[in-house]
Amino acid sequence: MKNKAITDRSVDFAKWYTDVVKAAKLAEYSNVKGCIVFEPNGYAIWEKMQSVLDRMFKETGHQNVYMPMFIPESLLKKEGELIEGFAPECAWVTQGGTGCLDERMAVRPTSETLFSDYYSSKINSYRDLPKLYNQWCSVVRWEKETRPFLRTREFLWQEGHTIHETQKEAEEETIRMLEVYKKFFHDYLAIPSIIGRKTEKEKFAGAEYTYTNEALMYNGVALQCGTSHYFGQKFSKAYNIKFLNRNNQWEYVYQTSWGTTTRMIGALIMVHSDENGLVLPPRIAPRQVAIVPIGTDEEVVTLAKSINEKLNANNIVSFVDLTEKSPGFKFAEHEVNGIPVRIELGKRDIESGVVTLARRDTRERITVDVNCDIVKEVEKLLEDIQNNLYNKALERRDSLTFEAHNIEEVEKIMNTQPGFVKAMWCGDEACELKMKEIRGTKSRCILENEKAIDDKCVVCGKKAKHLVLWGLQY
RNA sequence: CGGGGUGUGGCUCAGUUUGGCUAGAGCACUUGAUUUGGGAUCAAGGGGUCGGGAGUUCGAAUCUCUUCACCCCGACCA
Repeated sequence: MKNKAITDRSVDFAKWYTDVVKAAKLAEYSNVKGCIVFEPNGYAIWEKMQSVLDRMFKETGHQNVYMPMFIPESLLKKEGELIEGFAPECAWVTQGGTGCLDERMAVRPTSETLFSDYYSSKINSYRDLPKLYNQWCSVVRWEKETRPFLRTREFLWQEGHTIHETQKEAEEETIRMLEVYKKFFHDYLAIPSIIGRKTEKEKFAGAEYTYTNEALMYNGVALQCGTSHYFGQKFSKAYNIKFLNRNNQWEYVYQTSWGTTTRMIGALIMVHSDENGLVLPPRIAPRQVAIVPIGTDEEVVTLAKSINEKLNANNIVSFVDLTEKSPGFKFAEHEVNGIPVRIELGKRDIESGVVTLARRDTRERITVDVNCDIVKEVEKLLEDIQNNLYNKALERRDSLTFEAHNIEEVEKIMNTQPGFVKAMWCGDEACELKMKEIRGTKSRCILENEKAIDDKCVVCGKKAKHLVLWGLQY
């Protein structure tokens, strides 16, 4: 049976994307311009992401806090580069109740300023350091064009803000959290992302430097999914975060921040999903197994429930679908929703002593003996699906990663089948801008740990400084 | 911010060019029956100030003006 109106992704990728969002009931457009409603299926993915990341943050010593959502203009302005970067997309509150405010307040676009202001009053001694805080919240950036999960005016995210006694410690923190993101992408989202440093032009407003986690979507466009910034003492000087160091001298703290957003849901769609709807890696799927009894015979339903209990008892999230829909409808629905494994169970199976398992990624069915260790079989299948999705994504990424030695080669790649392009760069912003003229090709990151592929810049031919990963961007 | 497009039951749309009976269809929904191995069938039923405002007219979903919203493609950003 044909799926309901999901566009072919090779024909119109953007349309396909929104079709999947709708078909899988992840989000709905709201009547608030540029904002979406997270529907249960979409929000559940975010909750799962939160729970995994939150655990990883706690394991690396972080604690959660919550800051105000409003930032008085004067506070926001203390550090010059940040306000310059964010002012064009701030939403401002100018009224409270019936009266005008003396000073307008921004709805937070990011919370460096609030954390810095707070820290400045709390830190006295090196003994107070480090402070390793994170907050889960939403932020607002007044975007003009929006797409569900990828760009909305309000989005959910996590922002870590830490302060340290030494530069070394802060720099280590920057890398540590970058690697947490990378690990999360590899182990849970089954996305082989690439990490590296942003160029001066692309770094976060106000940062000394920015590291990024970059993923390649199925259509060859790059998506930035998580950044980690080292601020040095820029904010601590602007916001006066001082401590008495071990030599009894005043010193400014060294600071980091790092964040990732609900955009990751968009990445999951654009990396793994297909014309049959959403595909979710089992380790991030809010519901891993759907059990579909066929018919309403007591024997069938009882067996379905007992399998469900066994799975749940072994930390597999499963459920029995007893809704009054036809089996075919349920098959299609759980498929479009991306549930990794479906168990089909009818009289026919019981008579022949088997249970049918269907996997979402390949849409294959296998039958197992009704007396087998069903928990083990399902665990194995889930593991298989997780690995298969990662390997497929890796293969796709590698097949769309190219090397270029001159600008003509870059043009050719970006104009035929875009992807990641590895090419040398002299470090000059003019050359970066030149690349942007090719369908908006941007530097994704500097690949610090890879060998040079050439000794001259891909654009100007002068001596090259860095190997850079380039790509089109969402 | 430029360019293009769309607003009609919950959803997708027809009807607008050429104003005219009581505004339609499919899907969805409700009830009942029969069904159930890839989006079931039959029957009955509910649901609309045609995005908002102003105007032209005997008469407006349809024409004019105005406004709002959303979508797609570019420039800027997670």
